[in-house]
Amino acid sequence: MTVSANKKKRATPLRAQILDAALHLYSSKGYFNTSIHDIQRSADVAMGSIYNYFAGKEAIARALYDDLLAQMEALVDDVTAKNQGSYAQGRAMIRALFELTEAEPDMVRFILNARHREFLIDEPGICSSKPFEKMRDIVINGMQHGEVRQMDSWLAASLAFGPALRMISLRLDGMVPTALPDSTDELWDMTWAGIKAIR
Amino acid sequence: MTVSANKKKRATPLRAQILDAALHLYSSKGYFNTSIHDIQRSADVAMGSIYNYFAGKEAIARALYDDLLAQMEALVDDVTAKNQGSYAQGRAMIRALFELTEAEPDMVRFILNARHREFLIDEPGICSSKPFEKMRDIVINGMQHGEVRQMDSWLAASLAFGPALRMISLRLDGMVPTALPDSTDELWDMTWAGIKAIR
DNA sequence: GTCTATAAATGGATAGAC
DNA sequence: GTCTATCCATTTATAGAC
Repeated sequence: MTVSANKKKRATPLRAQILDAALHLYSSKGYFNTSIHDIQRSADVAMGSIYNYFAGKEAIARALYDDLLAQMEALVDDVTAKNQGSYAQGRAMIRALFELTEAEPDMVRFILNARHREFLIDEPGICSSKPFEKMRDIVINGMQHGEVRQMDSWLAASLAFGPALRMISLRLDGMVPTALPDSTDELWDMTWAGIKAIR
Repeated sequence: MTVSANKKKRATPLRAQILDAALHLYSSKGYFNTSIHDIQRSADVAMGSIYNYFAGKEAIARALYDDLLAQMEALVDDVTAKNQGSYAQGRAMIRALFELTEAEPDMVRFILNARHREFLIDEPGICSSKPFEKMRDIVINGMQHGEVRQMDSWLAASLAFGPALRMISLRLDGMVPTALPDSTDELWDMTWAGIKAIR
């Protein structure tokens, strides 16, 4: 057990410090209203350290984007593994997103509510990202198994997750005063009533 | 009929020219990636003219915002006047929004898909704007008349319009290849199945 | 690796001629 | 009212000491 074995553990607290500060600032004021100097001050590090860990302002945003999207994908994978069928998976997915919104509003704001294409050059758009594809797959599977009515997959995904995503947006904007997770079942049952296969 | 009677008609073509160019640039590249110089070039007017009609870059965005929101409000009023009941009004509303998305994508992008609070200082957020309130009223009225199931009004609005708004977003991002209006009835019938009162 | 001080560039806004 | 040329502040990024 050498000293270098600890390298990964302590690694770079500064890097995480910078990312934390950047996420909070980007989420609250927006990417363009946040100067690299704001991040520097908020993270309580020096200018030089920022450029030691990141190529620049955009690179910080990209690192956040990749990191948070990976976390989100892990969440989707967890939900689909632990639940069977579209109905259960969809509900669990929405509950997880609602809980994440309450626990980590900055993260959800950055992932769901930001216009990444404005600051991450040639980013294909978040809807074609892995976690979003996998959410769509939940509904597509439901169609293949006869659980969900046959329709265009984009339409199906919009019907299934549009209401929940809208609630998250409204909650983050301060319009909805109550915690989201409480309304999961009510929302999902009504959503499901619209898309379930008629038999 | 004096010459000054024509003042309103001709008025200021430059002003409209500037607004048009700004809307297109703001919608395609985003507000912050658009310099006042970009607008000047694109509108083919001089710097001085811009500052003759507007106080600055933000004022242009605010003028657009107010103008487009008023148009949108007129649209909502028209739909509610010409249709009776939540079911018909909701469907007509969504069809109108879908048609608007195809006809004026820049407008819809600017109104629905931009984060105004990042560049319009102390703007209360678009969800508390008149047209959005009136859309919510459509559903609230439905609840009062027993057409729509009783629930929180934000939840009801999200269930009613969340799927449609999501489809618009996906369409504007180039994910949905087909024109939206075609899927109006299919979308609305499934949406309605979820929120209609059980009797 | 971390810091401060500074360079280089961008872009919003203005001055003043016509 | 419209134009060009210019100013000035902000901000990204770097140089070089420690």
